[in-house]
Amino acid sequence: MPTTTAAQKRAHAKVEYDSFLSQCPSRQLLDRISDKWVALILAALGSEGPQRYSELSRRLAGVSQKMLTQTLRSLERDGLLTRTVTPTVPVTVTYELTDLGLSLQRVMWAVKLWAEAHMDEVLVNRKQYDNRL
Amino acid sequence: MPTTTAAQKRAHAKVEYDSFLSQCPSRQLLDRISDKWVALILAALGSEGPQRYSELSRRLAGVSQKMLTQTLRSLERDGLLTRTVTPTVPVTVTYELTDLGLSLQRVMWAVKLWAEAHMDEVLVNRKQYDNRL
DNA sequence: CGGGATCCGCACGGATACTG
DNA sequence: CAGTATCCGTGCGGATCCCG
Repeated sequence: MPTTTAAQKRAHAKVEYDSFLSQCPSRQLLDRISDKWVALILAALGSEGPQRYSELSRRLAGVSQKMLTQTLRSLERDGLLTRTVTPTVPVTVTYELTDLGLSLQRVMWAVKLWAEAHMDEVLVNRKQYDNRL
Repeated sequence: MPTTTAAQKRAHAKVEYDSFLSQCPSRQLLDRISDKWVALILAALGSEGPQRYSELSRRLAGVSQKMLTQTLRSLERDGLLTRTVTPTVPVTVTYELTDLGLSLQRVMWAVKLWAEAHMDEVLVNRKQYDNRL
């Protein structure tokens, strides 16, 4: 970076205007679960138990391996899942939810249930809104 | 690569590898709540009742008016909140959660509680993970 | 006051190639 | 098999100006 410009200003602005919100735990948690693959990984591991890398990549069809690896790493870092390497040949890697990860998965499950119960209602609302333009 | 490029290939790929997941209601709902301002607006309107545009923009300090307006519009479109214009001078606009919006807010509240209960545990896990590099 | 319209940077995520 | 490294397009979101 040659000339220190926008990044600094934003970083500076953030601490002044966002001070009380950035301290809020719900804010930090949002950044975690708002990643669209997080909820999917949680759901996959929560409903089907421990799984290997290749199983997950097949289950979450459409995810690039970059995103899958990146998301798994951050979840491991947060202690929501464990990564176990078995030195077979070729190597076998298994991912499994921790107790902490399981507790979050249960909360997210309620959100999933809400979606299944109300999503069609939302869809109807959208059509109505779009038609009265 | 001048002719027929990436957008097409991706659009094509999407329908074949993502077919069953895109049908899943939880997937569509994710796109809604994964917007970081959605949860904040829900929380603000849920805990403090109906509020004006300027009140919301102050409460969610740091949000640009573009994002605030855009998010409010999409929530109104989905029937999660109502937008009421009172022809005073200058004009007064009030936003209020619908019953549907309230029901989602209650589910999101559980997520917020989880965050407040476990976020420090997550923070400890992160430090441990970072230290053993 | 409560927006709409426009311009634009950059960071997020996809695609590809290579490795132990 | 389970990644790492790299390049690169684009779309999200911030900044700015203007309007009823």
